[in-house]
Amino acid sequence: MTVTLADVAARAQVSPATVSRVLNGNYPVAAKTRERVLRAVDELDYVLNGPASALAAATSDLVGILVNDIADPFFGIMAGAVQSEIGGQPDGRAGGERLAVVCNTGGSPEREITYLTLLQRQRAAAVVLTGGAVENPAHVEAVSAKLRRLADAGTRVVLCGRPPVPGTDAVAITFDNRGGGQRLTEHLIALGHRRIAYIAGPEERTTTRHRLEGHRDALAAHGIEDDPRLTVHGPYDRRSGYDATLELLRRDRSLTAIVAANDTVALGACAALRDEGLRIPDDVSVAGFDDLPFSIDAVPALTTVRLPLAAAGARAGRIAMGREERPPGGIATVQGELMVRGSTAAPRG
Amino acid sequence: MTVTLADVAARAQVSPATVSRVLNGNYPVAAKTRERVLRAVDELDYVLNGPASALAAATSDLVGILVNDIADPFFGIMAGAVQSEIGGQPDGRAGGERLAVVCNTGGSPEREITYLTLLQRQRAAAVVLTGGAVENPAHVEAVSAKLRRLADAGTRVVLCGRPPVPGTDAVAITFDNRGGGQRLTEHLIALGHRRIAYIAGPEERTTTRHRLEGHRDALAAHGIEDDPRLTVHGPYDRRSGYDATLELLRRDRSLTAIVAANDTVALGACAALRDEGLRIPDDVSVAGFDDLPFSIDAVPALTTVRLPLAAAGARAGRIAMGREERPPGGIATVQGELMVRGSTAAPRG
DNA sequence: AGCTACGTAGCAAGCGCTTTCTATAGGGTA
DNA sequence: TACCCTATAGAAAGCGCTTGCTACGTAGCT
Repeated sequence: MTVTLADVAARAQVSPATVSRVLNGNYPVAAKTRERVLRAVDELDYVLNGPASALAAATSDLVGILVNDIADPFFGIMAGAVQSEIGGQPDGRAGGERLAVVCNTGGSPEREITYLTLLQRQRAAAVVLTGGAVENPAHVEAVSAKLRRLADAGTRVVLCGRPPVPGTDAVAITFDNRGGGQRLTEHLIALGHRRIAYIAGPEERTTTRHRLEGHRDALAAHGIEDDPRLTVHGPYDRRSGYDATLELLRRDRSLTAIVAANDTVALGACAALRDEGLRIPDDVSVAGFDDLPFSIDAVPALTTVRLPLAAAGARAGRIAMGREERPPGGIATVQGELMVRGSTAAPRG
Repeated sequence: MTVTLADVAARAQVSPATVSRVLNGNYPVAAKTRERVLRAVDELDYVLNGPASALAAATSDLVGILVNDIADPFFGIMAGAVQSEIGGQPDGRAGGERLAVVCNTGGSPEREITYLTLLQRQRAAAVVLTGGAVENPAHVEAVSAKLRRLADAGTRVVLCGRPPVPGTDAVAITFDNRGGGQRLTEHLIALGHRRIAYIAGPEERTTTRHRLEGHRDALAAHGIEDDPRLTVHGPYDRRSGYDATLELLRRDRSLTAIVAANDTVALGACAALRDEGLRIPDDVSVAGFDDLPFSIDAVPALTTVRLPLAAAGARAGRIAMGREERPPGGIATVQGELMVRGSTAAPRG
């Protein structure tokens, strides 16, 4: 029923081996023969059987990308960049299209492990893990073990925007969340703010912790007491920013600035402030993190830390394809750039 | 080196056939035996070889999702929804995890075909195509042929937010872009606007055309002349909205409203208007389409047409998994809901 | 002319799994 | 007790492809 290599071979009057070689483009085949084969392929509308190739050759052209939430541009941008780099041969030759398998973990450790197993089952050529990691020791160990097995099986593993995993030699491209957080808060301090609230991400995650630590570093460096009542944790979404802001305002109406875990949360914070009749930045300054595309369109435009998501994703993709060398020590830290815009200003005298 | 079914069989003192049956959970296996096998699997840390299974069973657990741009939440939301529905068995039993292969076409017809071929090669269990289609006849025919082949090979094909493809019986869940566009413009007309500019999407695409037709229908229905100088085409991005707005203003400073092809474009339009010193909605009203999450956070909040992206994606996913019946006629049209917000108001008397 | 060597093509052995068909052991029934 | 049926396990034949090795012809060389 379905056309197989053998059918093509018969039609082209060659052996299956030859057809395979024409299709894979390694091994010399005489021009005439190749042409005959290609014509047969065309006439029969033949499409290689991927699983069969993968089995025989013990390789696959699937690349896994783990993300927390595919609907979030933060991950979408990285995933898109990874994907744009995984085509083509490792050595730069054309052909060898690879397919990106995007896995939505929703931030769940269990699903992360499940997906890694599924990718292992598919004998994925490479796996890119994006987003922060959960800091639960049991989970860290589970991930570490999985990544080790994947690497053993020949799958290249790259971490993008994620700290290195101990016990593995997976390449890690990490964002300097701590430094970014620090610069952001320092910017606010320089403007004269002293009562700075912080809406953090979910607890037990590296990204959350690093950004928050940066914030606290800045406060400490300037001798500002870190009032625990001015920090609230929540998920990385708009709603969280909205609710947290209301809560913060309830706790201390005298705050003059709010730093949010990311831009999405910051947008929620802005909405809450407006609903409370507070002006930005006149009454309260707001800052985000990531510099997602929409951040510049907020009114006023959001002060934030720009993360080179596309560049990092592209690099991760290239490393995953063996098209770029692993950075020294297997870890590359990428800096964020402070983008000062209209949402932050000096507090009212 | 890598553990195989045979290794597990040896360790559990059973035949490979039995191990396979335990793992696949069809066919009766005595509880004791099953347990022994499962223990061996665990001890050896065995993971099934996906390609081998796929080859032997002539099925795969890959589901393809074609999107224009994975970094765009419009597609991210749909892809995420599809993905959330493809797990589990067709009949509802647990297990049978499926992997989502997300393919970024970038709106290019060639890449669309390339990806469909790649998915055909993988013998994907199902394919979901999202986003509008290019209206070039040659391409339509090429897609139609591909989809037919896929269907022949047993791949279920579902279109999500995309018109039916002639010559195939792929299920289509389409958005009523025309009706949405019409209601939007009617809303502006009802507010008293007469000089309404339109920033359309790229030409030759169904979505673009349908939305624009809705707009024109509304104008015509109210006897308003459709001034061709008030329509500009461009890609579905912010930049396009910005540039187009500047161009429209240059052509006719007296316009009182701008309808954008989608929310992202609308945001760009807003930015351009602000830069030109025009107030929204006092000087110019602005409306978008899609109601992406950020639209409500625009200032003023964006009037737009809400598309149930997540619901549509989920439904597409279920149909692709055979977990929901195909709608009558194989086509389901989903309505958009007009969301009137602050960015539109009556023109200045 | 005789030999080497290279350029091509074919043979055949798997890759690791699924599944049909067959075999065997109990248990139930007459 | 003899027989049949059911429940469960195994044997073995592929699934469609890749690739190491072998075979062959011809061109280049002495």
